[in-house]
Amino acid sequence: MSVSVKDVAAAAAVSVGTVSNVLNRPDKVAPATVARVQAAIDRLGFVRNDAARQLRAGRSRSIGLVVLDSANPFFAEVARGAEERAAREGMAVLLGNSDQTPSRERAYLELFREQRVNGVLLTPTDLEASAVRRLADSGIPLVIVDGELPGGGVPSVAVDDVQGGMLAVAHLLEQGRRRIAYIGGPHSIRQVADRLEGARRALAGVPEATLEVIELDALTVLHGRDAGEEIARRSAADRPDAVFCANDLLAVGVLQGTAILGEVRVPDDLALIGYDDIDFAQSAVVPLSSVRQPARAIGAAAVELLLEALDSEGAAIRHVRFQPELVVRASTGP
Amino acid sequence: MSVSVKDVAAAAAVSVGTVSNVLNRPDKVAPATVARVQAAIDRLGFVRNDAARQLRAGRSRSIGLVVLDSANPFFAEVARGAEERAAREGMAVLLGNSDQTPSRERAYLELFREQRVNGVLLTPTDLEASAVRRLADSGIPLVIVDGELPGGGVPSVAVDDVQGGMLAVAHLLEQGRRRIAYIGGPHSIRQVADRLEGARRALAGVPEATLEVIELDALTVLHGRDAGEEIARRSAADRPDAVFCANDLLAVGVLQGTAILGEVRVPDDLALIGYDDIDFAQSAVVPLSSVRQPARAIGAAAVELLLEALDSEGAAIRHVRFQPELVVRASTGP
DNA sequence: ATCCAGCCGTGAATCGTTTCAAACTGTAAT
DNA sequence: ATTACAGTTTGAAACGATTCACGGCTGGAT
Repeated sequence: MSVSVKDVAAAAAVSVGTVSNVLNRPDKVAPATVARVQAAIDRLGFVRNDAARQLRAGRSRSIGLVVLDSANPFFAEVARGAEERAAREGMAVLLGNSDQTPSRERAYLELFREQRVNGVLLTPTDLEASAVRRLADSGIPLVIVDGELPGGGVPSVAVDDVQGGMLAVAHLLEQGRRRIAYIGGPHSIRQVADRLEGARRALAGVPEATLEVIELDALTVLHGRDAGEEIARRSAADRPDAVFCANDLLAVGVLQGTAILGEVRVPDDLALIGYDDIDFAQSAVVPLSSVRQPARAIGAAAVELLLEALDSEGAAIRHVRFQPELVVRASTGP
Repeated sequence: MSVSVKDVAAAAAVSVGTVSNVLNRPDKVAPATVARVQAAIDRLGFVRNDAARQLRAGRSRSIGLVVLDSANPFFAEVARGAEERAAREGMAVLLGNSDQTPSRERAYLELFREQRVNGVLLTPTDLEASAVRRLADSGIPLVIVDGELPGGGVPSVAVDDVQGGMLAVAHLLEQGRRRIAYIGGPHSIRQVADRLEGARRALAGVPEATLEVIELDALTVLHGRDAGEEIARRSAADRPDAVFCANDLLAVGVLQGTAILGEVRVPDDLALIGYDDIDFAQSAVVPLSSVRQPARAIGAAAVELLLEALDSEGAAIRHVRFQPELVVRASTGP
């Protein structure tokens, strides 16, 4: 059915070993032979069978990536960064979406092991889970994306979420806001918890400022909208004068929720800042202030660390940590 | 290094053939033996090597999917639908992003052939391209997603974009709008051209209505914003009273563009309708009317067709065609 | 002449799983 | 006792690319 090296070898009147050499080390073969084999390859339409190559080589040319939520543009960007970096290495990225569900995460990791992927990039549903630890110990190279495994020993790419939270709230305070609300959740997600911690620290220096924490079940536009409506319905006295959302989807939702009632204006009555700086943030009708994370660079760096781990078996474990960046737009404008 | 069936066989004191049967046809093996082998598998931590299985079976457990733009939420949903359907079959989806570039598309298709994927789901950058035809003839099952290959012979999943265009513009006409603008581009993209054709047909029955066609280079929020600003700057007399955008990203952009100048109000001065009904459409500050495409169902159906093609080699070629659905929200409200 | 070193090319062994004809078991029918 | 038969299990062949020890050849040095 399919054309194999054997067919090519016969057509070019050489041995299979030579065909393989043409494919993998053309410099070891006489130019005339290379040409002849190449011609046969083209003529027969030969395509290398990766399964066989993998079987012999013991590993594949692909990388597994499991993200928390593929519908979130932030993770879409991370995936893109990883994909681009991997492509330069001739590798493909297999994308899995755990939807924050440990069982789905486990299913993907199992699949990736069967596929003998070169390594796995993981945004864990739960950093404490022993499953992650076990995976790390199981011999298949692992890089933690957007987090760091307590206890170390596993390379990771992270952004300083505490710092990001500080930036956001410090900015709100600078704008003269004093009654801050933090909307996010669930707090079991490390990113959510860290950003809150950052908010607390920023507030530490301003005694008269207050922080209200509103915990939601998920970080979606709809959840944000509900929260926004609730805030808009309050009396002016009970209402915060600034809201820091754990991500931009929430912030967009809050924007809508407050707009529906038409009473509360952003930014005059309520300053609003999100997190991630997704493409849509600048496109919102009130352009959204946000804390930018270099999503694409994160993905690329994760692949980079994986490549390092592959090259130098068990060498130094690197941790890359990016700094978040405040992006000020109209939603917190003066 | 890695545990193989041979190791398991030795540990369970059976032959490798029996281990394989336990893995693939447990019913053909005596229950006691199954238990013993299973125990050995668990104890040794055996993980099936997919490369070897593939090599023997001649095909893999994965499906390739190449989309035009993974940053577009519509395609993200399609991918998700495909992924979910494939997962039920124990298959994985390899996602490639062509970014509307034929060369990137080609690179992914080549990769997928090397990986001996079970089949390819493709949103072609160019339906006319002979490369697509060649792929279809090369023995690897192909399903066209969101399109149909002229000349037939390839299963496909499509949505009737002409019908969608008609729905959108007919709705605008019903609202009493007469000076319609269509914003989209490039027209070489089939979807863009078909939606325009639909718009023209809807207008055919209303002689006094006019259609202005504004062609852009890409379907992004930023392109839409520029177009929106341009429209907002016109005098009321030169301005359309309704805009139909080739997708929701554009429509969101137009919404912003017009809002910036503050002169033109949606929907009073300008009715606005988009296409795709992405999640954000209902979340826009002026909730966006749109034409819904069942993105997830499209992805699932594509996998379905692929499975059929795999089961019944060369049986009837099916074409699934979904009907688009008008979703009316405030942006075209009375 | 003889030897050596480089270069090329060879082909059998190998990876781990699946498949399948054949062998083996125990039971039932003759 | 013999045969039939279904239910199990076996073990070797096969999938296709890669690897590597080895042999043939050429040309230059001795």
